[in-house]
Amino acid sequence: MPYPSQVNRENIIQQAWQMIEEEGVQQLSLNKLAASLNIKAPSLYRHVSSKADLLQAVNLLTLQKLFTDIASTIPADKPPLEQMTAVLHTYRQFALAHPHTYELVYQYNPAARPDENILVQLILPIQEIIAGVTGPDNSLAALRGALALAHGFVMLEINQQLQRGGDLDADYQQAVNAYLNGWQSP
Amino acid sequence: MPYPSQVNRENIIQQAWQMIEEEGVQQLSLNKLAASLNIKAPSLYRHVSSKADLLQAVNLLTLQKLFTDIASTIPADKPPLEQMTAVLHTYRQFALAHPHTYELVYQYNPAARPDENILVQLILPIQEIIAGVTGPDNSLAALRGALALAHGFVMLEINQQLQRGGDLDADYQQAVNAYLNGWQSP
DNA sequence: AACAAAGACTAATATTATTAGTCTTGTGTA
DNA sequence: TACACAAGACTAATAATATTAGTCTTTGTT
Repeated sequence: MPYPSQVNRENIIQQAWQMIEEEGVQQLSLNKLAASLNIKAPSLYRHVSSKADLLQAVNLLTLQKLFTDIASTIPADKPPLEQMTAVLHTYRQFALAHPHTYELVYQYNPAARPDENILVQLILPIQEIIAGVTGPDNSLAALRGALALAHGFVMLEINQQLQRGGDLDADYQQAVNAYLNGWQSP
Repeated sequence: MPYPSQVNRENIIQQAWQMIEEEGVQQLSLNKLAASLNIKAPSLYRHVSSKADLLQAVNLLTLQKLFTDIASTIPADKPPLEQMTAVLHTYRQFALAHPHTYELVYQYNPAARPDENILVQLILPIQEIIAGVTGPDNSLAALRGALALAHGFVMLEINQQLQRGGDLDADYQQAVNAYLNGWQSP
């Protein structure tokens, strides 16, 4: 029965996000995705222009969830240093809770990269916070390093490249403390 | 003309490394790889057991190159802090010079992950150095953070997620300094 | 009432990695 | 020296993949 729309772009993206969340992007084929929506694969192309387009939308969804999470756990009444610590803590928690979808965001695929401007909008509030720690002149550099530290750490964790025992929670906390501390004492 | 071996495993891996280096793993098919060696794709399976097996060997090669590079630029007569700075500098230089092969190492694919024990052997000398900065008790945590910072930074660079201008060389240097500095002053 | 377009479908294609089976050519052993 | 055997190439075939083309039905609009 054509026409009475059985799915829409939003549906498709949500479902794709769920399936990637559960099984990883490698396990997602347009066939499986379509089947789970009770349609056939070619019908997806009425709503998304390509698989890369679909993945880009999925990635945007992931980033929105991530930054919503982060924003909701910033302690507004605490000093910037503590706020930034909370940001980096939540960042890691999110990535570990959603390894498949998180990882997809940073997987090399130019066509699936979310729009630059949207990313900037999401990250600006965090740059504000870190500016309170390092001063405004260094805020961009400090932000970049902080994101790098957090992203790098969780990627190594997710890819199981930190397998030599020890307490990863504690190690992360120590590394974050060292980094933020290092920006304060000249 | 079968038998007189036209290729061997070493050949294949070197060629695959070259092709990935130049065009990225997405552009590498077994067909293209075989053609460039003047054989047909199925013949590859006499030398590698699967594509994942091939990629694992390529990744090992990349890591060996990386750590050889690093080892060769450590200033032996300088204090540990300076040595570690050099390590992280070379790490980034390598990754930026070989984005495709570097990235493949950290791409999610359990089957293509190099052997854990080999990785440990490669990294131990660096842990020695950082132990000179932080003391032996914290050396593992500090090493993890340092790798995370370096890896995270270059991945964001490679994926062009640090596009807001500024001097990335300087930002990286500042972030590294802050991090190492932060481990020294309690 | 007629028509255009939305949205599903089937059928087909090109590219994948991979397997099965065949043929040839060296090599080690009787 | 003869001969089995295995290494290493090949062709042919398969299953899965993303994607395109073309068809048909339903709905909303003129």
